[in-house]
Amino acid sequence: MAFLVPGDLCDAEVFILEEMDHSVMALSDTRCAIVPAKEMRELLREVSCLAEALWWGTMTDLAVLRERIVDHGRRNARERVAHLLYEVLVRYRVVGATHDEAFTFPVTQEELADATGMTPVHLNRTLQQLRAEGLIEFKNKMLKVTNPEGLKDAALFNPNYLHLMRTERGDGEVAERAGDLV
Amino acid sequence: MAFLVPGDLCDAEVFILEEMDHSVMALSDTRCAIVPAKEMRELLREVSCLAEALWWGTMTDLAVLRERIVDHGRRNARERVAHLLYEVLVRYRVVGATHDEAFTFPVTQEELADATGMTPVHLNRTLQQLRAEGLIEFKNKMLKVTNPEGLKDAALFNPNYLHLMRTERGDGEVAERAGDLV
DNA sequence: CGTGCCGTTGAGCGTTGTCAACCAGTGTGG
DNA sequence: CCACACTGGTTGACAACGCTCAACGGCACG
Repeated sequence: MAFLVPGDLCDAEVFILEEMDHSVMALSDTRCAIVPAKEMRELLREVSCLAEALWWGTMTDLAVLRERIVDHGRRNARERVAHLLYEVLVRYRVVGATHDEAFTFPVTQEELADATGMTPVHLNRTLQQLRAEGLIEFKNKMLKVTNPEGLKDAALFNPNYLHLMRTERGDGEVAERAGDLV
Repeated sequence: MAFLVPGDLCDAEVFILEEMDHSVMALSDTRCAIVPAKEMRELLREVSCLAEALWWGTMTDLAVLRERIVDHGRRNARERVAHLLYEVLVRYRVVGATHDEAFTFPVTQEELADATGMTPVHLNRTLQQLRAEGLIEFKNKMLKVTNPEGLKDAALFNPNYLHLMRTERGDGEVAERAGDLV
């Protein structure tokens, strides 16, 4: 459903529900801070604008998922894979975790296939195609985007999507940075 | 992205955002109540539990979209169409708008195709197949589910999905009804 | 009686899935 | 140190699913 990059909030709002309706797992060594539901509620009482901010985050998650559904309906395999990889690149850029357009991305092809709604075999061939086009290199859990503009084109990356990246941060200053980085 | 049935809330939380990130349109004559953002904020201040309830609604919308993404990735055309139709049937049942498993569903095949992520031509053939199997009748904007159990099977309707229908209502009493009606 | 929308049909093609096998790398136990 | 099993990536052949293009029919509307 989603990949988180360092710094991402994850289910900050889940205390609202009685039980989780999905699961989360780490793909690599991870440092995370856990906020108990009780403290979360106290925080929300004390900082009145926090609830609205989190709620806002929930709604932008909604918008992202909507975008993804449109993707699945209207894009083919190559476009979907390119879109996913380009989105991940941008989000890693925003948190400053890229070096020369490369970053560690410890995801198996099987997981990528699942995320993009295709078979591992077909995903494999699609990745080979993107490699053959000189858009990416991907081995040893390292993803290097050798041609960012080409990948962006292949992804049919929608400018409106920037809006999502922006709202995802919710902070004007970072927003500018994010805008530049896409 | 979604079809609303009578009684559904629609974007009650949208006042949180500066601007709409999607649109809504009526497919038939519709009666609706519009709550201005300002009044919404006042309401939330006065009724403290309302915000949490609405937030909860946002999160269940998220869960529904997640379910739909899985659908698109793992189900074929027939299953997706059956799933959509069965979901709509259940939701019409909940609000008591069905008569003998039939209800008015003023959606064109083109719109259904868009909603299920396929071409109108292929959707047409898929509907024909469901008709040939005796699962549904669909003409003159009336959808009649002639074999609900068969349609449910064809849809690979996931029992977990009931949870979504339940939480969507958020009211224990209605929840029981909804559970019975699926 | 046109015009346009919506549903339907057919033929052919391209994308994607299926099945089965093989290879490289890695960790494990004898 | 060497089988050994296991995981993840790769390949090929083939079938199936869904798309494209093009045409036609029913129906409402003006």
